Amino acid sequence: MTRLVQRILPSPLGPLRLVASDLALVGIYFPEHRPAPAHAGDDVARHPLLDHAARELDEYFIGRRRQFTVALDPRGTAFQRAVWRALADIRFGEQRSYADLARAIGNPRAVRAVGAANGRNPLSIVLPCHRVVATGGALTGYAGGLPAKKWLLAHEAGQMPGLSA
Amino acid sequence: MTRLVQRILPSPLGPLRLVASDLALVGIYFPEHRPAPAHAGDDVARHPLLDHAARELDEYFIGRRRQFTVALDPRGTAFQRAVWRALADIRFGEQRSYADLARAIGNPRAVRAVGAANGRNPLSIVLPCHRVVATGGALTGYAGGLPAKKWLLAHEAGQMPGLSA
DNA sequence: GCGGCGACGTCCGAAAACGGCGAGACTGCC
DNA sequence: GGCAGTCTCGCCGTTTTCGGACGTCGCCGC
Repeated sequence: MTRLVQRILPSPLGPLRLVASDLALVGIYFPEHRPAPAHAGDDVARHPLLDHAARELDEYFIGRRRQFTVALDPRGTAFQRAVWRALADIRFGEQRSYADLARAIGNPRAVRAVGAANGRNPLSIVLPCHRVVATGGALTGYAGGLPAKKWLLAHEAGQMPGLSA
Repeated sequence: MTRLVQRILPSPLGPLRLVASDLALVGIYFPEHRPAPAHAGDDVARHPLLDHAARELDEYFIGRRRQFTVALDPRGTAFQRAVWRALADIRFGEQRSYADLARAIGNPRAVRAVGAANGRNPLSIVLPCHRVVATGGALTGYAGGLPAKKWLLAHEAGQMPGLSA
C-alpha cells in the first residue's frame, strides 16, 4: 500500500480532511464523520493531488463548479464501488432515491444495502451521496450530519443556504 | 432439481444411506453423520444407480474392489468440488496430508479450508476423504467418527480391522 | 376520504466466528 | 544442550450473525 497524505481544507461546512495516495484522492471527511473514516495520512503542505482537489472544492463552494475532474480511488468492496460509481451519474442539482440507485446497479431489492454503502462513501461531496434521499423525498441520514446534507442540497438548488436546521 | 431417491445399505460400519439423482450418486452418509447430511430422498427398492453403488460398496468392504466406477455428482461450491476432485487422485491404501491436498489444488495456504471442505464431502468412502490425515500422520476428524476412519485405513492396509478404538 | 406518523417486514451486504491445519516459539524434562 | 509435547497464531473458504441513510401498510386525526 502506498503511503497516504492528507490536508485540512476550511469550508463552509467546517474543516474537511482530504486524503490522497500517490495516484488519486481516496477520502474527504467531515469533522465529525460517521462512521469513523477508513483512511488517515501524514499531513503535508504541497501536494499536486491535494492542491487540485482543494481548488475544485473551493470553486464548488463558491458556486463556480458543478463537476469534478480530480482522480478518484474510492476503496471498498465490489458492491460498494458499484454503488459509488452510480453516484457519479447523478448530476449537480438532481436527486435520486435509494430505490432508484438500487435499480441503477441492477439489484433492485438491495435498497437497504445501497443505503449502507452510501453511508460508507469515502469521498463526500465529490461522489454526491447527498443527492440521494428517501423515496418520499425525506433526508434520512448523512455522514456529515443532516444539516450538512440540507445545506448542500440548498446550495445546489441555487439558494443561499444557512446552516440553521 | 430432479427428485432424489435413497436406500439404506448394511455395512461393516453400520447402515449407510445412499442417495442418488436420476443421473448420479450424490450422497453416502453414515448413521451419525457430522455435520448433518445435505441431501435426502424417497426410499425405493430397485434403482439402477443405487444397485450399482451398493454392489461396488459391498465388493469394497469384502476386499474385492479398490476403485469405483459409479457416476458421481458431488454438489458443493467451486472450491469444494476442486478439493473433492483431488480426493479422487488418492489411490487405495495411500495417504495424503491436508497440506498436500492444498498444494494439489494450487492453493497451498488454504490448508484449513481444505480441511473444512473435506468435512463436507458428501460421498464418503467413494471419494476417499478418509485417506487424508494430518501432516504428522494423526487422524484428526471424520464425518463418520474417528473409529470408522481408523477402520477404513486398516482395511486398506490389508489388516483385519476391528471396530474397537 | 386524505395526509401524516409510527411500527413492522424483508432483504441485503458486511463483519465476525468457525473449523477434520501447520509452522514456529516455548517449555520442561532428561 | 536436545527433544518431544504444548501453545499460539496466521490462513482461508464457509456459515452465521447483525444491523440498517428503506418502503409499505395500517391507524389516527382531521
